[in-house]
Amino acid sequence: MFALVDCNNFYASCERVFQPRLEGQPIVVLSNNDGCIIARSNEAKVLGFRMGDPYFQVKHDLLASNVCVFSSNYALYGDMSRRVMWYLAQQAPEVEIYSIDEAFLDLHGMEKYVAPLDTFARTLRTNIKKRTGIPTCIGIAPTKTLAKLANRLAKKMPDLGGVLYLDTDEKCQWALAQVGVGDVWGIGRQYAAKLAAAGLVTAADLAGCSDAWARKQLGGVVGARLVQELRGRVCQGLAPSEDGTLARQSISCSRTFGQPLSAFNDVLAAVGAFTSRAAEKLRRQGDATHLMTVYLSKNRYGLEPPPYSCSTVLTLPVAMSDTTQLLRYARMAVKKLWQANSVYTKAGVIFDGLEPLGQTQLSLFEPAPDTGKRERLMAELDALNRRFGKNTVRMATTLVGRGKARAPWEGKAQWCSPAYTTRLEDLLQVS
DNA sequence: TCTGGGGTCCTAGGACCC
DNA sequence: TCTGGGGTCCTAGGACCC
Repeated sequence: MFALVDCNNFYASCERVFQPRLEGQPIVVLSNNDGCIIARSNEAKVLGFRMGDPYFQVKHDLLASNVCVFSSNYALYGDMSRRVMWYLAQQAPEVEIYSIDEAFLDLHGMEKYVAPLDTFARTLRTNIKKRTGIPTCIGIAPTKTLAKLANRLAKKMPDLGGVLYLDTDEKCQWALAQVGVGDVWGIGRQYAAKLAAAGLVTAADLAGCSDAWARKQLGGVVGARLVQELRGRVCQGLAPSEDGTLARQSISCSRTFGQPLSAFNDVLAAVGAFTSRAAEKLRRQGDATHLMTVYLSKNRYGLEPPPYSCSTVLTLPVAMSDTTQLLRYARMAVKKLWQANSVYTKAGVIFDGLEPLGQTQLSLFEPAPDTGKRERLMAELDALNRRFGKNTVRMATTLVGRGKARAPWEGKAQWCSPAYTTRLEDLLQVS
């Protein structure tokens, strides 16, 4: 059996933990740059605010409905997530952290020790709430896809008390009939439209279609697996990892600028900052990269025709993880992509072709005798930034001007709550 | 004025190799 | 005239997830 533990309205719940007066109030959380709505409390959902709504379009409605608006506060959400995940890891032998607010547990063999599983899940829920303040729902079923589906029903049907255990075929059949085909894990907008056209309405209908048909219509083997999993046949286990954290195959950092930029040095500073950030993530994962993609984007919403973005892929002579080295290539990439008289709104950096640091192959043509020195320097830099806060030490290229509080590419975050759990100055004060 | 960010997997086609 | 078969690697594009 697999369990899916999913935090309810996670970002909104995190804000509520530190401002209990928000309980029962509609809340929305905005994306980077206060661009669009990316999270909502139930109350805000009922009011009709949708995922992805641009803030400037719904600003007045939010105000009129008295909705609490927050900028996203990843320092807070990330830390709360770690607390929830840490607790889960204590309670089950195998945990896969699937996203910031969801985890799969492998419960095979646990029936003997904690039976029945739904009682176990209820205790888990209660304890997570008690320890972190975060409400959750839990679905348990023979496959991950069915556990997802069970979780969805546990959320939707308050009578279930936040837990649904699909332990028999009958229950599975019942659950499949309750869920629309578009709400199945792995069925997005395009596939949902296709399925509707073919007359398939519920998850049960989808579970009943042939493998060949699923394979043909739903993206090959992925579709076939999906249907199998709905029927209860396990096609995917937990993703392997040492500590529940997935090792990424690509690492990226991108941002929409706070304002459109047309000066080369401003864009270069942005790309440099994103490169540094991505390199930190790379080293934290213990990897080095072979392939670096840099892209620059223009406004997609104006009158100008596409293309809206241009990119370049650099094949690095050796796998590297050193910020100073990577910044050199970032500069080359921006130079290559740069078009004078263009106005850019966004940029990004992607690292692919990752391999473990320290076990990188030496290039025949570019020996790197000082690799050890570089690695030590980067380790020091990461340690300083961990200890004293992000960007305490950084590369000069990522700065523009002098003494400016904010770089021109940095976005707005007008309604950011304090980093209660990760910054001493932001500790909650009780008076 | 203002429209997010970070991932995954699969397929198909072309270049190239033996 | 005849015009293989099997494999890899790379890229682009398309779908999906949170």
